[in-house]
Amino acid sequence: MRLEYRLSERKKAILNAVIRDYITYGEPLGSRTIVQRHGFTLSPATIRNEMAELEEAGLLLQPHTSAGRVPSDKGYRFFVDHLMGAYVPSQEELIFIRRLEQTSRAIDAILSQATRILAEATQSVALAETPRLRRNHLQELHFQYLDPFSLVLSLIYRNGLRRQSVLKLSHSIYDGVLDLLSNYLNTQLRTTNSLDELFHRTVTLPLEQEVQKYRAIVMEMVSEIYAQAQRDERVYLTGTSYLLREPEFQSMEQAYPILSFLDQEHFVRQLFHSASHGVQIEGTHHVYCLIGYENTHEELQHCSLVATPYFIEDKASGMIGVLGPTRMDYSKVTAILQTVASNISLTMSKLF
Amino acid sequence: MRLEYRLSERKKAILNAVIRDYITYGEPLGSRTIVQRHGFTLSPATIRNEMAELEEAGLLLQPHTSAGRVPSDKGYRFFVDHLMGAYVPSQEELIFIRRLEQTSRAIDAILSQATRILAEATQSVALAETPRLRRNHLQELHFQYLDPFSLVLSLIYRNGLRRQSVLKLSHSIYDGVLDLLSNYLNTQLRTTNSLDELFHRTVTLPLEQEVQKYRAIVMEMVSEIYAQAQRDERVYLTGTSYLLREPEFQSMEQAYPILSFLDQEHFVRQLFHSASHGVQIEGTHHVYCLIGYENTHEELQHCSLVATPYFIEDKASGMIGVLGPTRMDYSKVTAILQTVASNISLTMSKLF
DNA sequence: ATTGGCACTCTGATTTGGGAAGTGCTAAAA
DNA sequence: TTTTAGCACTTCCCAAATCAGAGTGCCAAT
Repeated sequence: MRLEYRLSERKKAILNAVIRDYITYGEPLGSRTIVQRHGFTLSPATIRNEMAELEEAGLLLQPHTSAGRVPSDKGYRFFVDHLMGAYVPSQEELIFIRRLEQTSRAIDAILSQATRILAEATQSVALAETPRLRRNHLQELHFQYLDPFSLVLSLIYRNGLRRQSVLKLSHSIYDGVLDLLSNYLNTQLRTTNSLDELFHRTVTLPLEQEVQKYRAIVMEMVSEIYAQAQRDERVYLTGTSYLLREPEFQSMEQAYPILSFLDQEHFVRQLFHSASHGVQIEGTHHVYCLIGYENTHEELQHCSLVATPYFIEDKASGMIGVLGPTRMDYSKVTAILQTVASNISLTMSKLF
Repeated sequence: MRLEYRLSERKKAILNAVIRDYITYGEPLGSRTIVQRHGFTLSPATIRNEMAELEEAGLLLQPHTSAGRVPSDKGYRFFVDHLMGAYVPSQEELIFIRRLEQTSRAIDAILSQATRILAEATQSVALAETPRLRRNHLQELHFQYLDPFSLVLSLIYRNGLRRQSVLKLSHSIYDGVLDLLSNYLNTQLRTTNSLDELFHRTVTLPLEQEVQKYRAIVMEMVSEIYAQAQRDERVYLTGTSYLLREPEFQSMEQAYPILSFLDQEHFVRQLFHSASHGVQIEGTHHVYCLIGYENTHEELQHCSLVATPYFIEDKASGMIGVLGPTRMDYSKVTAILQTVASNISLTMSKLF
């Protein structure tokens, strides 16, 4: 996906100028404006020639014959890969983001607050997923007898994440059997990476001899654990209205498909999945970027996504990201996203 | 809020015709069209005279001098109170709604699924709040010792609702003390209705003699219980994109304020609160309706809300509703909402 | 290699001139 | 007294016409 072009320094400077101005003003850029605003010691005619070549290379576009130039998706890609520098968040922004640490101390509350902060700081749509309870590396299952029909279940993950909950069963279970089953499941875990695998293996493969007679109970336990995890995997999304302020989404034909897409949680999940196949932004710690046509979902052809995982005890646990028009301020968004994500990681790691 | 007018049967018939047609077609109605479509044995001129009077009464509006008539908010109100009959959902609709019962068995999953069904069935925005854990009538707190720093907490509500969770404390606590504090809190509950009251009382009033020395622990327990409840009170909202299909929200000036409003969870909460102060729709079991200007939030001046509580063991526990343009099909929405709500009540009551 | 000059293109805002739809009013009819 | 036909009038909406502005591409001169 990454683009390699041999561009003269001058072409780079011009491309850079066009993209920066377009991001700022949202209007096609003409040769004269470029010269004036960036103090090139060249005439507009020269710029025009250069821009014509940049267009031939597919980095710029002309909305129509007599309009100025606009960056193409490839142009943005080149910009993100080679031209944009690192943005340094202002003191105010840092203070604003840091409000996260002071607030609530539950994973859900942190993510909910984080998306809110992220959306406001970037004036874009912010999205986050809770830790992938079914996919993350699970280390241990721990059960504690409560009454014949209920257990206290503790899930202990490699990244230190722990979930405790009460597990209700329709079969009664005795303390001795519980130990047996607990041992069995934890043995299974040694060759299994995640709840997902444990669940599918239990459902599809025959059980070992020793627990054969408790088949129904094992099934119910695993299914119930899996269902609980699934329920607790949520998506947080906020800031859709910021999208509607952008000039490119003023008409409903443009805005509708996107809002409709975002209204469907499973699409948003897929989005996070595809994000990790995006191109990593240079100089960042796992910040990924998908620009316009790089999005597999057609509805998002005019959007870009910047996303990054947050870490619990240095293990990637879930993702958080920003969705905006392709004409977004990539540099700023990247920096703010990174800051927010590392704040999440920090705050969450403190929980354990 | 309810309107009492002395209207001749003929005026009612005309008003009825105008509103029904406007709901269906979304365009101002002229006298000629009314006569044709509804087979009145009157000339357009007569209809015109009648409509002029209905306009004087504030029930109809004219967008401009030579346009047809459109219902005013008062017109809709009169329609909802006196004219619209009960809608009987079709077999397909009932089957569609009934899918709710088959799916998951956790409160959150039920509400999430219910909003989805409701939004699709009404082609409008659907919203739901989880049971009001802080406000509902709390009957008993039950603690079970787990380890020095954690307890299993059971909240038992009057409506049969039970929440179990693990409560982590920073103070260690011993079994004996736990009994004492548990007794104390449950005694408090006898003169207290809700978690909300319990929390505020604990924070503001001095503690009784007996538990004075455990002040810090009591504080932490109550705060943590309260915080957990707060976190578990969620709002589900889906179907915003349907709103954007309505002709009245084609332009961003119209749509933006509403979407921006809905993006803020606390506003949606307020919305539910104001809903219960709306007018109850005749012939329904607690279905409330707010039309256009009756909404206290300015952003919703062109929207109507129909909302109803769902019941767990016959106790109202939270609300679910539909938001649409004032030009919504009130009769249909009311019927479907009612069906969905009673399905929720049924499904939830089965959980306990 | 760069630039000034110029003809050309396309957009977007504004104006103009009909229909079309629908009203209110008046006077006649029932 | 109520209803209706007739007619003048209002307003919107659409399409066509016009025009200024912005920007281009290309050519010939520097």
